[in-house]
Amino acid sequence: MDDDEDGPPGLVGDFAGGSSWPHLGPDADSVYFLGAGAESNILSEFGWSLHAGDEPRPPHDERGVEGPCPVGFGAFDSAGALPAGGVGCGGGRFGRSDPSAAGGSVGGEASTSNASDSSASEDLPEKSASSGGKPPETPNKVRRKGQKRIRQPRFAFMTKSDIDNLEDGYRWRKYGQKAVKNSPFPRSYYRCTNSRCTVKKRVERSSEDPTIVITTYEGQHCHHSAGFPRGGLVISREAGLVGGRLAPLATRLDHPPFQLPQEISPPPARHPPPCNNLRSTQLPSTSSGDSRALQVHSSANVDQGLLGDIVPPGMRNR
DNA sequence: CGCTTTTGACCAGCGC
DNA sequence: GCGCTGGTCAAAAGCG
Repeated sequence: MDDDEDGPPGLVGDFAGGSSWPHLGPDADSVYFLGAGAESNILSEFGWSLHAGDEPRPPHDERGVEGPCPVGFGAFDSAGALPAGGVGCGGGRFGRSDPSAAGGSVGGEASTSNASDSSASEDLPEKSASSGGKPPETPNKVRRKGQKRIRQPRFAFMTKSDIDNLEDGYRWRKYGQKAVKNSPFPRSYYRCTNSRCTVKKRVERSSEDPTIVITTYEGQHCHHSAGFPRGGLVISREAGLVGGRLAPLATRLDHPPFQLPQEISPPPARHPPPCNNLRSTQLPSTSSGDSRALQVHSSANVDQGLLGDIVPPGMRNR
């Protein structure tokens, strides 16, 4: 319960962890392009604000959250797989450098079409009654027929931490857990406890580096954080983001490559977007299909950008 | 007592 | 069409 979405540690970006979130059409695969400087935009879209290392955020870690070591950040695409490989605080590499390669790349996914604007938000009602073949008894369990699941923009954070749940100021309720293919670690699904908030969070550990926790947030909070009025997230220019709550992790930031130059304040604090009017931040989708292109060069390479260099396949120019 | 977590089952999307 | 996998539901259990 405890973590919130918006601010976890190493921000990776919205990635499609695993394949999931398929339902986006080709277009939906838009990617977030976070170039140096662009990251902040994206974050803003999600309600986060970046502060150049000014005020340190309150150390609220209720449960001793471990200090995450930001490993990476990026947007996911709908098809990408979790950057299982190469993540690591030190390594700095969030994925492979090859854009096409899945590994470290994080793609951005855009929300689907826009959709978001209205109620749809995610298809919460995935369960409306009737569904094909199943008796009406479990109306809720079934998604409206023909209705596609609409995904909201997602961001993933890779954090080096011993604990899975990083505090981010919001309250979460776990609603599911699944075994992850090719990984000994299960993936947990959380939903914001605010009944009107549709933000979801997915937490899993990297199979390659168990010390890395991959947290994926979907949606945008429409309310203020639950308990930490001012919790903030720290972004390491070199490493990525460090959640405010994750702060304790700071202890781990002593890893050579990490520092805490910047801070991100949790979004909701000021003008939380209406729950049913979530905006999807999306970048113009690069072409189609493979948008998983966002790539994050983590730590080591990120000097220039604060979070990492996430570049869509065709947009890389460097 | 209320809320959260656990866990098995179900459904949809995707690839073959 | 079939099987696999991800995502979600919901009842039961656990906890404060």
